[in-house]
Amino acid sequence: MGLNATTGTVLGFLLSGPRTAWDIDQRIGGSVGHFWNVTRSQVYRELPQLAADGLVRVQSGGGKGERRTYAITAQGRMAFRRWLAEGPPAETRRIPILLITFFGAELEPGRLAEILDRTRAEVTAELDGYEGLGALLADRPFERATLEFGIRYAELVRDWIDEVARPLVERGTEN
Amino acid sequence: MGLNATTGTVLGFLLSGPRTAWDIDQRIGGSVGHFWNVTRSQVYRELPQLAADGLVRVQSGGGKGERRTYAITAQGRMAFRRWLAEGPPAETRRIPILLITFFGAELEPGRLAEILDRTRAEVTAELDGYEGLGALLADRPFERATLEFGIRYAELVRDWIDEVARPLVERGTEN
DNA sequence: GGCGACATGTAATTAGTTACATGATTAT
DNA sequence: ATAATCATGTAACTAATTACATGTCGCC
Repeated sequence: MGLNATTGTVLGFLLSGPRTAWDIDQRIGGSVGHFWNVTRSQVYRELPQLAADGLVRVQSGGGKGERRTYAITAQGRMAFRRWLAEGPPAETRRIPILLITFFGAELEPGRLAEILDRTRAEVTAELDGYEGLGALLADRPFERATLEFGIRYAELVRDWIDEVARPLVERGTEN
Repeated sequence: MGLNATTGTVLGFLLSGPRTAWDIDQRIGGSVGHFWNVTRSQVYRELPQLAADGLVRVQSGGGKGERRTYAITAQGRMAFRRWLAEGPPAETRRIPILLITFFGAELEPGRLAEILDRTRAEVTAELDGYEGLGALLADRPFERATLEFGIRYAELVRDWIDEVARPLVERGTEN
């Protein structure tokens, strides 16, 4: 009955009080979602499953088509802690821009330049989004630490594009 | 008939000549595998599918339980280029150590320290593995660029642990 | 001629995504 | 009251992982 990371995350968002699937999804999107992708469907689907396993219980709204609020159970709390203490699962990396770059020689330089520029724009937008967020997390040091990682990562991508990838393609584009 | 990134990658490794599934898997493991996780099973499974679609053909070993060599077709080459030019798919990030850190307040500090130290060890080992690899890729600038990213990323994780995450937990462990 | 490592392939299972079908609420 | 938005939930599908069943080859 070991949890996986996605299930563990959902459970973790019930620690601070009963919530609906929608609410959990929103909160994930604004926080861990930046580094642990979870879809809305997963949240909606895991919750009844967790209920069946007794880790969560429906606090209100059992009826058909009705808004359901879930609360974590004592057993759920234990399962969460057990999962967390296990340590991180093996990381599976999937960084699309590197895949494209890897095959860069097969692509017209102009197109690769466009793709890199687009990624750069996305990543600087992400950086802007993080702006000022650190202050809000002053009293949540662990969450703040993950934000710090996010900032450093976005900067890494930006700088790698500027210093490594883009210069590689400069020759062929000279626009 | 659009390819996905995993299929595109498999096809990309046939550009340089006919290969077996095993061979493709090995090559992926030593290169793009560092930033685009692909399992052996996927490679074995995609290949017959690609053959059915005419993007690849069995060059030798059609028989049951026999070693099959695949070659890319002209159509396959086109499909690959089309896929590559599309640009990167949406990125889905999954960084386990951040998930654990995010919930760090729920974990005994000593345990979190262990987990961070372990991750640090993994990432420095990764860094060691990259050592000297750059020289081998002198004539493959695009692959070299992805290696450079890998190095910077590993350094980022190491430094983030040293400068941000570990200090956060220092108080509680003082071992 | 048997043991271990290397290699091959498929099947079963689990996880994740996309598409769909409604419901409730709020502003006009 | 009605359109627009927000919210809910499920179903169908696709992708990815894990487990299994064999096979081949080199060597001792």
